[in-house]
Amino acid sequence: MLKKANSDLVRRQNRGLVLETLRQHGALARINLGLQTGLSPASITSISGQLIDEGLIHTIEVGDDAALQTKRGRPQTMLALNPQATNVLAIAISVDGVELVFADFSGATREAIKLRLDTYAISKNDFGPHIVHEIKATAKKLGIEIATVKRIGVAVQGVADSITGEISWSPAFRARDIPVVRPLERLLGIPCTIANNANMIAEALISMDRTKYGGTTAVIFMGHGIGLGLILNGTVFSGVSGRAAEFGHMNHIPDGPLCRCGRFGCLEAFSADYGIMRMANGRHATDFDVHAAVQESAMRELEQAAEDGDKVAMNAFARAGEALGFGIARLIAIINPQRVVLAGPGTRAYPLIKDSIGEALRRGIVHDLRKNVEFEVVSYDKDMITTGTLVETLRHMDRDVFATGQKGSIVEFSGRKIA
Amino acid sequence: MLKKANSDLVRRQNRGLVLETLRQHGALARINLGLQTGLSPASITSISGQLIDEGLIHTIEVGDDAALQTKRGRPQTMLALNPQATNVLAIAISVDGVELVFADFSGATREAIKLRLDTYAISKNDFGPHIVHEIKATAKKLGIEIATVKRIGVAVQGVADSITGEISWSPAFRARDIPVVRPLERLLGIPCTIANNANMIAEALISMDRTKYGGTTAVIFMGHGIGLGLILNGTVFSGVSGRAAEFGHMNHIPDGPLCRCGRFGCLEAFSADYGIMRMANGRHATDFDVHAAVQESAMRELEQAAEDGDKVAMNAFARAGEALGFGIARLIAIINPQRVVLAGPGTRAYPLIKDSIGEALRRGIVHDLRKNVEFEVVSYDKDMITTGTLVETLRHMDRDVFATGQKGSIVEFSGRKIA
DNA sequence: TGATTTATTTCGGCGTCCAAAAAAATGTTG
DNA sequence: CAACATTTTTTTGGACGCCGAAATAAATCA
Repeated sequence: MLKKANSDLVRRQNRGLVLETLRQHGALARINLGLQTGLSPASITSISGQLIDEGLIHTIEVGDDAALQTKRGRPQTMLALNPQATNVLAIAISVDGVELVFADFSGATREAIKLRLDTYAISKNDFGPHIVHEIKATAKKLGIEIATVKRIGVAVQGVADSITGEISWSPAFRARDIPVVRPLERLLGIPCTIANNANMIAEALISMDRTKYGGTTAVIFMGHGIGLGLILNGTVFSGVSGRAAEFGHMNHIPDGPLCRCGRFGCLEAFSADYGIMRMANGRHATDFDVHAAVQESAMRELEQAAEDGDKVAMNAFARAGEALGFGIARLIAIINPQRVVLAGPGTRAYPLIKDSIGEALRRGIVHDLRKNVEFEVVSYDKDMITTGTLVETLRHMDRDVFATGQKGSIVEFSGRKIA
Repeated sequence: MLKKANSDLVRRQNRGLVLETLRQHGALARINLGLQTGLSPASITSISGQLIDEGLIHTIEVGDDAALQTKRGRPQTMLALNPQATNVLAIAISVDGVELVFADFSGATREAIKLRLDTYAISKNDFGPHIVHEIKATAKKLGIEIATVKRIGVAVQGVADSITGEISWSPAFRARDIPVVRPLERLLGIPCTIANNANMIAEALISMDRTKYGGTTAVIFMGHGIGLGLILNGTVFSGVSGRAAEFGHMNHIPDGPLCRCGRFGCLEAFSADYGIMRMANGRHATDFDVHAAVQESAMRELEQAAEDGDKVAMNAFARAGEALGFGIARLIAIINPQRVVLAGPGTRAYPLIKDSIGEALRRGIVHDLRKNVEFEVVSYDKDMITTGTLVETLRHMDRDVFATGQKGSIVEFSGRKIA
């Protein structure tokens, strides 16, 4: 259903467009901003004037940029996002710990710090206050005024429910249904959202190359678990509750090996690190602790063994690839993405699983569909998660907060308006 | 990325909104149109005035509508879509034949007719000219001037590629990659689109009850094959090529029974009518013709046998339900819909497969996800496909053709503009 | 008949975009 | 070095669309 449009919508949309364009291209002269956005020079003057007055963007001196200076005519004055317009905070929670990244409005990292925090042991209701304490202490130490942080984005390994703002389940915690958004908003007074880390990797990819990843792309995260971020029509799909994808717990073989989730035959039970390790050790479901974290060193040894021709190790990786291949085949049957991206530390073993993925795809999906899908393995960088979280958080500032041009202190908290 | 907004956008969007509101609610007085759309009475007067001038809507006499007449005050003048603004044509292609439905702009069916056409035998390049011939003959017979038809929507059982406008594969044809959109547009001069029939059922459901189906819903069509229509964020998702879902050919068990598509273990090979029939007959993959159409009478007999307690028949349905249940579980793991709807003639046997679907879901997906999904079986009506096609076609007229208010004869052909 | 009620239209104002003209700032050239 | 050329930015005036308020229209009620 369409929505009512009026001049308010026009202003909001064009202001947002200008901010997003500056975010994507970096500093631009008004004339180029006009060319990029399609808006007339007159409109650009008007809009940028307002944004400058509000302190959201500013003109910057280009020093001795030779390329520009040698032209005749009135010189361009470059506009850029004003870093001081606001600060935001990205929090990434995984089995490796909790990472805080403070960034300014331009997206530049002000400080990034890793907290040592035994999340696994912490109780459900202690996590919120604890992390708030850590944030305050860290901000103080770094000299960042907490009141300048206007939004927080949390990315978590596992299942995050964006409606309740809780971590439904995560390998980083023994507890379940851990409130995150509520305590952060209440104790810090800053709007907060939570999302799955595979989705945040997808956000990072879109921001890196919109033409490549902007259509329909499935981003598969391989590591301690198997995650999925779906980009549909250029936008990360997070379903209704934000708990879109439990791809790792998609069944592969009914009554297959035991999974961490307690059921049998999930994709993860074959293809996550513990599934591979178990298969290599030849152990049965019952006498292998699926909850114990697999050490990276142990995985590296196993990879080396497989590379050296160890048949058992090779078979473990082959089975992992087969399960993943069938999982991808099923995914293709449902949403037919243009592109499938593999990311995460698990891709280190890609050469070992490549062939069995391909074979499973051949068996699992019709050629007509398969041929249109591009595969890609991206070299994984842990920063992708925080980058994606920042991208998402800043886009929200661009579109939904600053684009309105509302003066005053109306701030949105999880959908509720608070003065 | 946002798009430039200007007064043109405002006008288009609000005109479209008025048309869509009249389409959904039927006749409305200006005052109620204002309340529904959120537009002011002044704007409604202005917009409706233009739409009346253009012949897209008209005022209608309410005769002796008692409820309205007994009020004081100036009486309301009801506005409604003008049926004569345009005609459209929906074409539904299935193994049962080809159905043509001519409708006016109000969505009312002017004529519906079923063509007897041996689609299975027809060659790839003969179908287009043939169907055009039939359309012309039928229109002539029905007294419909073909020039008044401004858009054609085609729904097909099988895989339709909306980019190329071809039927990639369909059980109704022996041939593959059958051009449809191109010949219809060229020979009739009318813009045309093609889609999958499960998606069109999804469109029909949305138009019936937007609150119920408008979020994230998976519509599973059961019949000669298994189809899927996905509603994501209130909109039917058709992927990039329109070939979103090949749900029936999602692998269930690697190396399982032979499927029509030539591979082994597809969901369809268990749960489509031929899969059930094969299982009941106890035959192996190799000596059962998967391409032969299963007669409805034979299916009804089998259903009766299962209801009467025949163990073999009951088992065949149970296996069908199990495969379907795992398929749904996998679907839930990927997109986590709020609602799963089963439709199509195959749902006749729902009582026979219900329990095994439930059991498979229990084994195939975590409780946390499963508990949030609502299941529903809709009583299937063949008209749903043409209804959905008309809904989709008319929405396009509302939003993209008439909303612009462009006079003249600019008509859009598959994205290309032709004078 | 006049008061009351409700629906619709008219009018003037406002916000936004935009084309065209003007201004600004610099390079080029005789 | 002054006039001209070129490019960017700003200003101006007009158009379009929405909206609030007032006016008008068309009925019922008393």
